Amino acid sequence: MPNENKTSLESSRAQMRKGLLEYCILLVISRKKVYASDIISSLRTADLLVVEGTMYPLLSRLKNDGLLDYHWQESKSGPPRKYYELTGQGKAMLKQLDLTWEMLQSSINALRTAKA
Amino acid sequence: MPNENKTSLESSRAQMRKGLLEYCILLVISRKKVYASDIISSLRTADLLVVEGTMYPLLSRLKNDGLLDYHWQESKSGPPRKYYELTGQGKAMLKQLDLTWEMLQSSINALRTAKA
DNA sequence: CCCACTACCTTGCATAAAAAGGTAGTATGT
DNA sequence: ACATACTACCTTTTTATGCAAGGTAGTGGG
Repeated sequence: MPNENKTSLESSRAQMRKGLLEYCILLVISRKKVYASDIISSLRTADLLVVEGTMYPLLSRLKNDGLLDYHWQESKSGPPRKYYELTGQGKAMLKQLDLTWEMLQSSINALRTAKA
Repeated sequence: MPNENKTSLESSRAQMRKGLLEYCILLVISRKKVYASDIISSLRTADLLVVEGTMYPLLSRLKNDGLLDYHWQESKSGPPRKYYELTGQGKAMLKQLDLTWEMLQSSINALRTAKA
């Protein structure tokens, strides 16, 4: 079996993205009010693939944790949408995750350069 | 409940680290031959907490995927150790993950600066 | 009035990390 | 030479979570 590697690589990549998903969602929402499909396409643009079955439960969880809030808004075409925004807690959380992200980056980049 | 946030934050942080674990382990092994405890303490230094129950199964999986190989080596004090090193496939994989990491960094940093 | 489209949500499955528990070889102190 | 402590390896069980798939409902066009 020459290339069982491909599977392994893809799953590792997926894992890397997965871990950062929640952070990215908060980032996208922090920029402006958005609804689920907006978030999905923003993340797609950033090469972070997400599907509905992932997004909706995650948004609900963040809402229940008090990090997000939403309000319904009519659409010009189609059913009404849930527009999300960050709560105060959500903003505080995002700040913490920003710090975590910066630390992670420097930790890992340190490991990488130590290699060479 | 004022600070249910802490839990949520810790779990988000853990998730971020988790996703990058496999990549970090390969990075550490690529630098020199190491055994499990070496890897754990290297990662601890880099603020990436890992426990044995996570490390051993993961090393086995990477070995089974053909990314790692090991050989036994006596210790001056205590039982013999399994020293791991990257296989050719492992090195190729690491290169790919390096690319993935770079892309991820720029994607996320793009999202972040777009915020400001 | 029906069909297509969009948006929301839920259920069941697979994966994987973490917690906890277990085995065994080596050294140390008496 | 025996008991204790320590180190290293490994396995089992629990829990979390992303994803695939399936399901409901409101809106507008033909």
